[in-house]
Amino acid sequence: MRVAELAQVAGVSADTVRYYERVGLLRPPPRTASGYRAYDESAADRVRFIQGGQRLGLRLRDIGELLAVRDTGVCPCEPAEELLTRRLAELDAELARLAALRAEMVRMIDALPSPDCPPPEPGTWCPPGTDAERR
Amino acid sequence: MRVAELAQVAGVSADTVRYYERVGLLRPPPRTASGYRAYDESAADRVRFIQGGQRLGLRLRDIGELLAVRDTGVCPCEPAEELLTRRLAELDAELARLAALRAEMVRMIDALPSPDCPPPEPGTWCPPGTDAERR
DNA sequence: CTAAACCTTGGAGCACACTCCAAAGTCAAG
DNA sequence: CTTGACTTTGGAGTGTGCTCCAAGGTTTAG
Repeated sequence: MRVAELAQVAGVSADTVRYYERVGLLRPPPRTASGYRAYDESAADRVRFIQGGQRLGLRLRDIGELLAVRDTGVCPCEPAEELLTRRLAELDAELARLAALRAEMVRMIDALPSPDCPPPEPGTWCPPGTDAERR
Repeated sequence: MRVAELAQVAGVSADTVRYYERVGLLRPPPRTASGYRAYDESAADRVRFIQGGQRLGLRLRDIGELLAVRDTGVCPCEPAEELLTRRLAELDAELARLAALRAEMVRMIDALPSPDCPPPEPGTWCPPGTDAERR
């Protein structure tokens, strides 16, 4: 498998594959006589592992750590569990933040009279949250 | 008001104030004889407007457009309403995405045996969503 | 008068995950 | 043998919103 083929089966670009190698997520594959990268199936698996981690919102750095553990022959379940638990907490915080924001936004949109709102009085205005009580 | 003072009352850094000027969110203020920026109260209001927009997740570019409208003396309510409505849709999409992700993550964490999980079999593994059915 | 604390500028750097480039080499089809 | 599609490399650029820097000028307190 050459780089474009790996990229294709894994659903990323060839540039991305090379990028992953640069940052240490993929180990340098063997090369053909002419210097082309020659991947085997495990590389595709590895890229899919990376994609899976990304879908969960893990950063490449974290995924790299999981891969490093896996490369020692040990199951990365334990660090993965910790990462995922931490990420879940982040996710919950983010969900709460967005939900609060959404509520505020709905209030603001409702409060927007649209016709004949007052000319720019300095100090108070449409966007700021502190303005929601205008109207 | 000099730059640090404006920064202080508005809750940002002096660098940030200068940055806003650079990117066109704050108009260049008058200068003292020695070249120091001299702000009046309206600048603080403007920075607060920016902060308000940011809290809602608007990008500086969007906030700049609102400010540009406001600078013409017209109320930016109408463009604001459009922006906010669009942003609300984004927010809803993001909320849905995160909620789905959260559910998947909980399933994955539950499925993690932690003790004695199998050694790295290539092809299937902890992180990928496609692995949730392992075990 | 001096020292500290401010101010000025243009430009670089950060985080993140790519994405694109030019210049050169390689490979397969026709 | 030529053409076109691939490959290689290091390095630069993208977007977002800052943040920090050096080298110099200004202001203020003691």
